[in-house]
Amino acid sequence: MVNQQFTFAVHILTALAFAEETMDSQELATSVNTNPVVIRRLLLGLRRARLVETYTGKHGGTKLSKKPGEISLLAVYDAVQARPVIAINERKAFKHCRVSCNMREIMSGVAAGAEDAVRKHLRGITLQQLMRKVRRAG
Amino acid sequence: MVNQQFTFAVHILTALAFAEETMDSQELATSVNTNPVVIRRLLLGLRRARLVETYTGKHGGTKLSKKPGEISLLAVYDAVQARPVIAINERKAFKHCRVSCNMREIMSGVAAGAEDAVRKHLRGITLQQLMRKVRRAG
DNA sequence: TTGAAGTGTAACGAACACAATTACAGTTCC
DNA sequence: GGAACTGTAATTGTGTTCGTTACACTTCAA
Repeated sequence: MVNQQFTFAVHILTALAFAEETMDSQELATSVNTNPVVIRRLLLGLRRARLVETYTGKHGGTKLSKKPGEISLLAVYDAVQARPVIAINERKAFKHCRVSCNMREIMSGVAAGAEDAVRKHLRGITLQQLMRKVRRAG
Repeated sequence: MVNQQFTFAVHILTALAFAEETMDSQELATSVNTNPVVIRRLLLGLRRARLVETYTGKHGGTKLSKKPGEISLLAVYDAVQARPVIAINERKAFKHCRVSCNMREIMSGVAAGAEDAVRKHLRGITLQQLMRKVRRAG
């Protein structure tokens, strides 16, 4: 199964960006089409990253803690701790092969570059831009 | 578990780049520290992409079909059909929510941009460059 | 001060992805 | 004809992810 936490998180935050008041986990779950507990688990990470504020108790729920223009998708990406874009082979090297002995280090560099490219891309997109797309689409 | 096919493939091709003759799947498996069948499955994809040539029968094996300087990591990436960098939520939208209704399209755009960023990065790296790194490292 | 309506979080299960492994048919060379 | 390879199907074990149930805790309002 593919990890969808990032997609779910962006969806949640965009929904919150449009909401005037707080939304509870059931409402968010309905929008994403999943279970409220899945949402609450995600919100933990978003809260740790100070992207949202949640309130317990009756009339509890969640709201954005910043303006949509101040939340980049990179912040969301970091908040959900996405798995690496390129996985490297962690098993031990075959000592008699120089390729094998150096592969981990070399692939680490390649993976870091790929990660960086993705991060640069996400850094340039804010929730506000996604809101505009939603509005334009009707 | 994370998909390591790309890393395995780069490792295999780099080993082949250093080999003067063909290498068989057992040798490659030893270098990667896995099973020969795993290697042969990967070689299928690399062969389809015309990055290697394999020979069956006694004294069979595999060799590169191009010079290391002519093989970019992007070609390898495409050959192994890596999973998407960012997975999008495929389940059906909640029709009464405009965010939900537009999320798939919006995330598709974000994911495509991320994919593109990774591809641009990989396009700039060739096997020859990796060989140089191995040589420098000793 | 009690009940309703939320969140926080642990525990478990089902579905899936991936790699490892076994097995064997086919190919090639000697 | 046998040895040494590749090609490929089938099965298994392990880890990941999400869904679900369960329940303690918090808050508000009557």
